[in-house]
Amino acid sequence: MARELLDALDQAGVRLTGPRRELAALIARRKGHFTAADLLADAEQHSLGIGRATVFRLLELLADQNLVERVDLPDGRHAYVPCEPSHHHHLVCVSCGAISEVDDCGIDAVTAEAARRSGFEIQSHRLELFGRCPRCQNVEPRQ
Amino acid sequence: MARELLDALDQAGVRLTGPRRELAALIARRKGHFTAADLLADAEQHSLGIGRATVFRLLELLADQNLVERVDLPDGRHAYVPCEPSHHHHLVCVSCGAISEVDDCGIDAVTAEAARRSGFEIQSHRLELFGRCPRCQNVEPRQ
DNA sequence: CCGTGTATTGAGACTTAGTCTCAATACTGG
DNA sequence: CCAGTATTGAGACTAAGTCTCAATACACGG
Repeated sequence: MARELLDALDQAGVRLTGPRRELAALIARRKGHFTAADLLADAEQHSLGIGRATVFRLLELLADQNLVERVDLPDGRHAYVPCEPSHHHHLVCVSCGAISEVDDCGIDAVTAEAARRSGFEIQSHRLELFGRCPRCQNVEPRQ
Repeated sequence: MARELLDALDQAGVRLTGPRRELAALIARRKGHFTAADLLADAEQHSLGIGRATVFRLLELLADQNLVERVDLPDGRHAYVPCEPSHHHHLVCVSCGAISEVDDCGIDAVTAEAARRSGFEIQSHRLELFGRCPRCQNVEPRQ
């Protein structure tokens, strides 16, 4: 998984540096979403001596490559999710932070309808679904 | 329009103070979305002597009442949109910032399908559509 | 395999967004 | 009109993110 990130970076024509390899490994071993601060904390915990700027720079690179997507949590925080480069949406578990990807399943019809009604020329959209994953439902059913 | 905001605040059982009236008026005369910083700048321009904390506190109140909704712009900034308290979504014009509201038009089917596929129990969702409003399309067609 | 040019780096200053505290003020119900 | 309490502004504080710059380290050509 870290491999994929690095391959894609290589493809994008940027240098494969030490810090980038290390951060890619940290991202790869994360489950679910994480914030820039999480990643920074990981790096510090492993005493990698990676600067804050470098973390933000890599996340921006990965986001440009669609290898990571920005998600806005309901509480307003920004998080990142490693994901497939194709267009899709995310289901975020509000209990444990797990992420599940869903593909379009009909949203295009919704945007087309909205465009028709409003006269807007729609360029992009963002759909985020929040709820509880199957695992968390079992742990603490219907709460 | 400022009236509606103030009535709703009254309804919510909070005091109708000077700063709240003034901010409500400023919000009412805004077109489209605005950030907390915009509102703060408005207040300063009119020499209202309203503190930063007060602005954030009012926005939080209005958001609790669903009189204003938080929108996350594509560039990651947070903005607010005055709107109807019922559930709906926003179309944001990326050129001029104009906002248009759209009601559900089929999104529930999409979330139900996503829930079925993933096993998640979906609690809430957020859909934001970005594009160009009819007016901006005329000014600078198909760019 | 080595030197060189350039992308990338870390440190830390800086900016912006938002929260918190606290004493002073001003609503509102009686 | 008064008292009690919600709300206020100021400003310290924290967190998030950006920017600059000199030092470093990749990767390409020889």
